[in-house]
Amino acid sequence: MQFFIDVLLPLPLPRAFTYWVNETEYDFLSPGFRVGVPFGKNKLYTGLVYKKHRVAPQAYTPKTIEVILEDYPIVTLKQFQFWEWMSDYYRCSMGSILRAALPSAFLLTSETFVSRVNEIEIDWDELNDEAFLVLEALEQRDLLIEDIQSIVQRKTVLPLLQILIEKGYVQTQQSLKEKYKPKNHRYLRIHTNHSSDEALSKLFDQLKRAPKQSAFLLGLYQLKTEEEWVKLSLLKKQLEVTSGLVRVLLDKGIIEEQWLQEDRLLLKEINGDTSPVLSVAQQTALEEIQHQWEQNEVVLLEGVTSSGKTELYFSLIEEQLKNEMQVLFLLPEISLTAQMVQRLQKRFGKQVSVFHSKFSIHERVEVWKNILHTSPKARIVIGARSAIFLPFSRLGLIVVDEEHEASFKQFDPAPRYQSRDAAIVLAKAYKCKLLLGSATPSIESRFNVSRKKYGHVQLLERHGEAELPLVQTIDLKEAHKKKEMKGLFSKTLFESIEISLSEGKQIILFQNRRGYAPLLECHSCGHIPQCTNCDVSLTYHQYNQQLRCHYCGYHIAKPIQCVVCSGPSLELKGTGTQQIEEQVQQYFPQAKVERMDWDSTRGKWAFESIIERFTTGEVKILVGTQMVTKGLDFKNVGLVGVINADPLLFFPDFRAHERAFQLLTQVAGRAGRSNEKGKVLIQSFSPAHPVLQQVIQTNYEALYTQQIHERKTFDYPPFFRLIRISLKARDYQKAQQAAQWLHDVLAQHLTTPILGPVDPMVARVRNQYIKQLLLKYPDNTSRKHVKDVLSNVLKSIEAIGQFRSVKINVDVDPF
DNA sequence: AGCACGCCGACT
DNA sequence: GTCGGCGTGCTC
Repeated sequence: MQFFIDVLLPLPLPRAFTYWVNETEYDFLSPGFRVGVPFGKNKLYTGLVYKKHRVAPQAYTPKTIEVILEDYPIVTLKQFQFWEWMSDYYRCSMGSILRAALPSAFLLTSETFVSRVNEIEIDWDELNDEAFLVLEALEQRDLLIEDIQSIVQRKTVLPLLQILIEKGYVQTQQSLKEKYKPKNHRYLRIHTNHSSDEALSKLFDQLKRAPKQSAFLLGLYQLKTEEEWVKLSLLKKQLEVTSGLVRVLLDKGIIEEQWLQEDRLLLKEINGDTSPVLSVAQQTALEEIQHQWEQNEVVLLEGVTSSGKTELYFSLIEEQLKNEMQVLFLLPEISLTAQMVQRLQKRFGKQVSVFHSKFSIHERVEVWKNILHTSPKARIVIGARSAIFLPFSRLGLIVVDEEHEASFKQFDPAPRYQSRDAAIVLAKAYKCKLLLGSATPSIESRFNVSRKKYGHVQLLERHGEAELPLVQTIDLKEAHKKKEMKGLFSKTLFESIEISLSEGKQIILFQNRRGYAPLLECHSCGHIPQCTNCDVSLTYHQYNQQLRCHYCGYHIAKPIQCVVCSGPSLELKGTGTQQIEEQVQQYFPQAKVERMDWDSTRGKWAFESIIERFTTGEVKILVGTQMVTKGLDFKNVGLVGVINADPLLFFPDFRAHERAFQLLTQVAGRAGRSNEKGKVLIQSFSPAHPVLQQVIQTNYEALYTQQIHERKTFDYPPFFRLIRISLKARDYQKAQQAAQWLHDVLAQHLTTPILGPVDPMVARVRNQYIKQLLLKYPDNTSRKHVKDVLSNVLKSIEAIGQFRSVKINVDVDPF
């Protein structure tokens, strides 16, 4: 009898691979088990059992599996079903989903070890220098391929290795290195013999003449929780602890120790934060949400900034916890929303698990396992888009906060999915409730409300005394004409900054960097240095005096003279955050300024520390990109300045106006959050732009009505759906021809419009030319049909030899 | 995705 | 001559 399993590998390959297993393994395994399998010439991969069956393959002899990694499946059937939906809807391989879904510590590939075969005597004289060096190093320890590469200082070492293997001097082994090891911590407590108050005071009496010991004991007593065990590392932070001291107390039987496997999750133990009393408006909204859920799985909560959406979320979460259900809380870019994480942890303590990429691979595995085993430590999971892949079993509620945010969409690599939309599918599968929250809902979501697909609850009052800020536009054209500009600041903005500073208020200056990074331009010939691999200008980075490409990382030192005309004067052009920061320092030297953008928040805690310095008031002026708009709750911001709103308004994308409104509204919301009215100044060359007017009036409905009208007129979502196809090739002609071929063949099979081929904004990246097509099809035509036609056409282009070097990817709902 | 294999131009 | 670049095909 023969037994087989199909294994899903974390590679972008279209199907699973079949392996041989014995009967015992077959009986033991089921879909979702993690296995190590040989794949290709000499590599081991970690994969998942996808199916088991008895059908022997005809065309090849399967290999046998190498190892079973756990004695339980780490992925559930529900997850597989969800992934299958995703694979079909977004036209991506299951393998790429697997790669995105599992924490990387689960997906190890093999490392090739080279070791010395001791039985064989080496004839040292016949060896060349390289072989000599390698064998000499092998006397010390086993080597990895990369070690050998660095020893011989050459990339190609396999021929050399081949010779050594043939001679029998060395052998290679593959091993899957399990990087994940649960970490054990040492815990101490006062020995149970002394746990009564009486015994304890006696103990302190005894130790009167040992001050260090009694101090230690006192610390231990004060730090203990209900379980009485205190982590040694915690003790060490609080008091002076030597291992000798611990040893002595252990020997005396005064304390006892234990090694516990504990989560590395950094939990602040602030418990008992009482449920805040909801305002009347909040209470009404809460009941309304519950009511709407009776008819719709999805409810959109539209709540203006500071209306207290968060308290509503918390009440709903609390209810789920009572039923011992799991809750998924999705946020855009979790690192930017540390405050929300903190609030959740403060309220729900140890029941909260955070899942996100800045955490170590170990932490992510622990969260995964906790959720899988429905551990009480992972009742509430807070995470960014990829958290939808976690192994929930009792999912009762999904909250998608700031549902309009673009970062819920994954662009590259595959799977190119919209996490918010996928969460809706997930909610259906688990028959659980879903709440979308936003102050400025996406046009799609709001449209689904009007189509009665979603419930709708509004919270339009600011909570407490918080007042809406006063928003004004400033006409840059006029300011320039009147020569009232000081650097990038109009007179009005400049004076407002001065006033705010004199009142002791803080200021946020916002600049969307997109397309506006600082460039180095030659004064005489106008030349701007370009990237050699991509069709973009290099941007100037002040801190290391470099010109850098944002697409491929290519960089050069800042040239002293123009590379084209040798002209000596190079001028900095464009407005990046760094330049604003500089000008602020120049004009307001007395105020401490800090910059918050992607560059200044690289490190794990950089973001938090900037926030910290701003919250404490140490920093007076914060200059930043989108980042400053995210879920930060500053109390003392009197003024928000938008340096130039135009790049937002005139960005060539059908979503530009929607985005501009959302972003500006959010930035404006940073002003005057507690009891004083804040001020928002938006500089623009077109202050009469309808979107700016809508922002000033906080008129979301006006924006929605206008956008819906435009979308309908120009066949855009939500009336039409989009699929973007990108073609990449080293040869420009190839890319163009393939794109044209694809266009023509698609046009034969589809009646819906196909736009392109066009060059994207950056038409060459890493020396690859890019062409794009855009499929548009009405929401009511069969999506499946369009996608199936597309899949078939893509299959046929694969068969054309001359286009084989063209890489094609598909982005469904590219947004 | 890797990676081997094979073909080609460019140097010690 | 060999090294390294790149196109092509394959992985159970």
